[in-house]
Amino acid sequence: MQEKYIPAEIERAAREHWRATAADRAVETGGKPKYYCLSMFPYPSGRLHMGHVRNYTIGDVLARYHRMLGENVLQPMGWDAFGMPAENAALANKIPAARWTRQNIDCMKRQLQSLGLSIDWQRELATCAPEYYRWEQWLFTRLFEKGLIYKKLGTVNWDPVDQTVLANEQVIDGRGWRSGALIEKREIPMYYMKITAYAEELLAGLDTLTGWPEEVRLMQKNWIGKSVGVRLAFVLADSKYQEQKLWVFTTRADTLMGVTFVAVAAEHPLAVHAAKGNPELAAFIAECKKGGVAEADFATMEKKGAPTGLFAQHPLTGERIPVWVGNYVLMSYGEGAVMAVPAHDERDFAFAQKYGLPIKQVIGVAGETFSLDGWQEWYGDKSRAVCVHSGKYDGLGYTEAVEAIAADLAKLGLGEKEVQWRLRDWGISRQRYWGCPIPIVHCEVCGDVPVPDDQLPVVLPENVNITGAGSPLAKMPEFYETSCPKCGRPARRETDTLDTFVESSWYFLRHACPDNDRAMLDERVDYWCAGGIDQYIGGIEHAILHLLYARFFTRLIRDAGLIDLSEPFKNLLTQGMVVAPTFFRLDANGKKHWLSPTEVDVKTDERGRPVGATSKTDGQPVIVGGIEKMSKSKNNGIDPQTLIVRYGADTIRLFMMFASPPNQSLEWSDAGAEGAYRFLRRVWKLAHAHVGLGVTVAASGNAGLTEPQKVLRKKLHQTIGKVHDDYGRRQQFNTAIAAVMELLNACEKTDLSGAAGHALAQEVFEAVALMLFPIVPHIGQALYAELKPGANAARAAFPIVDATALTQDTVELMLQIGGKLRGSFTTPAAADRSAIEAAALATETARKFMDGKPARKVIVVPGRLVNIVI
RNA sequence: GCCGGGGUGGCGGAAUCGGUAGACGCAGCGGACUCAAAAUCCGCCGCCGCAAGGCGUGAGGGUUCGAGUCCCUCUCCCGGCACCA
Repeated sequence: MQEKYIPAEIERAAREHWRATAADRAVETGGKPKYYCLSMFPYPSGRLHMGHVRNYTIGDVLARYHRMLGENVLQPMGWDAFGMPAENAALANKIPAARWTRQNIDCMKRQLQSLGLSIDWQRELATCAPEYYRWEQWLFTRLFEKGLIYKKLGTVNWDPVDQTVLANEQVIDGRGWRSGALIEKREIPMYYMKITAYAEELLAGLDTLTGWPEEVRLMQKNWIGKSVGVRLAFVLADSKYQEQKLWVFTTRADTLMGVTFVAVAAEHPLAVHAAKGNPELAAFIAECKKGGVAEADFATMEKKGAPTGLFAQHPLTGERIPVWVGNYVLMSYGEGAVMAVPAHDERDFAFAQKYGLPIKQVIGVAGETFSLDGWQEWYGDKSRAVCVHSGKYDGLGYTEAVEAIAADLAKLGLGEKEVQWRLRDWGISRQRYWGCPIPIVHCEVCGDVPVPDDQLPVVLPENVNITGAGSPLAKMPEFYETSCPKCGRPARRETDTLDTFVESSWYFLRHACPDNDRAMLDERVDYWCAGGIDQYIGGIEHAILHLLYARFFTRLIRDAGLIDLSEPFKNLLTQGMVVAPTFFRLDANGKKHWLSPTEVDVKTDERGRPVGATSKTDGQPVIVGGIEKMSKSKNNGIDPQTLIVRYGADTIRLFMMFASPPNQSLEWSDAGAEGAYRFLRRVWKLAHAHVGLGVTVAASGNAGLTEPQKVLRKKLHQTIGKVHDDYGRRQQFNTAIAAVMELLNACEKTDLSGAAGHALAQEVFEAVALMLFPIVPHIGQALYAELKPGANAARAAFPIVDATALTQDTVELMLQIGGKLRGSFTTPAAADRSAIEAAALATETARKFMDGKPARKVIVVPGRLVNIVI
């Protein structure tokens, strides 16, 4: 055995061994339970970043651990290859999006392979390949024919200078990122997927996802947002609109008697109509069109409104109620109109005070007095409220009032109870080039005609001219000029592409059969995806959109008859971000210039506290910024490749798994990586010393061991149990590593001379190599082969706990007096409560602190502590 | 603004079911080895205090024999908000 740990050599050898033995190939074989372990596939943005390394290492640890449990593991990898950055790169560097993407894939694939991930590369897929997206187009045409995809107007960000649609990300402070022009809203026809048809099922399904983090289920539940309320109508009073009804939805029908105005969205037909011949209103509506479509901006902007000059009748009292346009009313939620009850809704309260609209109290809480001086929490509290100033409804609580008012509205034909969803249908059209073409042909006679199967795929041309203004496909007659599949007349091909979320909504199924050119999915999907993907791993930022769309698509594909599965992901692990400190300098204009953490020396005081930083280049001070997500813009990314070259893949994998649990954010630290490297060198050194004495057969019991050796063997089997639990149930790897470190510390302090001791050392080292193998597979492979010549860690079983090693004669209990820790004492492990209590009272510590006073109460927690209350 | 999560030594974190706060590691300090350095090894290391002891898990309050953990109020930070992926 080499004395020195040389990662470059052992990593190359280990990977060559795995390649030669096809260790990572997944085959559909019976007899073993299957384990499909999937990490969210990357967007090929250029090079691997630390977030990728973390994600794929977590996945690999789980995949390798489950293989050691005897499961049939599939771990595939693919590329989420359509998206905006390729278009931006094409524009900036004059390189075709396709070529840029493929180069990035080649580079990142090599980097992934250098990490030693046990991926079955034969199942690789890229979403930009026609072999992949043809099946997406095929499914699109089925869904279109079923009516699950339909066309309607949608609102987008419009850049009036570049004459193009912008993504929310491309709108910065209300302006286009390239042109700097003020962005406005524009309505264009788009295709939508009817996700709302599955709202009830997507909500109910969350209850079955017991392998998901509770917060993700809760976020999805709130996103879907089921609310039961009342849909009701205000009849327009104006003669021009005679008998026309203005519908609203409310969850607070109990406050209906307090309505003092109704507000509609700027895009509401009534607002648009009323603006004709009303220049002030038209100007206000035009103002509402300014700015982008992002919901966060919408929710934080100043609430403004304008009267339409129209009035409507209160459905129960017949009172004249003014109709306003409000910039805070969403056209896409509910009816695009809301009833306003200023006394009992905080937003309406502020709005009414701003515009001098009446405020009418209709619910009250015992002991509280209503005043117009300012909003109070209880005004909107439906749990304690009863109706007041509400005529026949006075005295009713929330539920009774809603029931009574809904019943009265129903009698008048002016309302009914209704379920409302926050979830909206999914707009999937994008006016972009680098995406999956929408397989529709527009015929003047036949309308929107789906492309027939035998004409699929509609291939995306790769030789295009990207200008940044408008969609390139719409300028390519050779792409859009076609004939109608139905009638044969000249027709125009759809030039929009699909939202890239569509590709990522079903790739996990296709990994089971990426090579099938005759069908979207086949029986291999039934095998690998039975009961769902066993483990899915990815960033918490995908908690809602990607995971909800994937759940939706799985049901669409199920209902198309292709699979028998509703929930795609049985277990979900959401990983935190990788963060690093930031450093910058201000130039004369106050602009920040970011320095990479690698270009900076951090100065500390004599106790190691950071006190400042200087540049390595010029020695001058730099400003220390916050700790933020690694990004290009803050120049605080650390390139994993440099570290792999310096320390080897195992060190990076170990550091990433050790620095924090998977679901928390992880701060990069050079010193931490150095520490991980030191640990691996130490493991190697200790194993080398043991092998130097000659390998033997590992101990299998306590026979012949000294007392300290028995203690070590107990520690070994406790550690095996702990590591099992951490890899399996807890999925928390930092504590598993810490446990192995503790074991090695104990091992070094124990005298292992003698034949029995040497056999125990053999048992410890074999177990350590296997326990670490999922995290640091290269060194694990090498060590195990040295310890057990001819053995292969990649095919080995995970160590099992020997219960006989765990028995103990005595236990140490903590002694508390009045809840404060005062000492400890030892009792036989078999002692009962009264014996423990007596032993506790007999201790010197107890006598000293009780000072002759009697014990009022003694609390005994066996195995833990005794608390004497005086 | 709305939804979700988080705050523990100088730092990353541990404490899994309400029961020893700070495991494990990093940084730092002291020592051994060395001509010297690196590497390695040994020891110390929450704060205040000579000590006894006291204090201590973002802030304030509560429940409990006992709270980092449960409840209430507040605060700061992070993720998402439907066209970034």
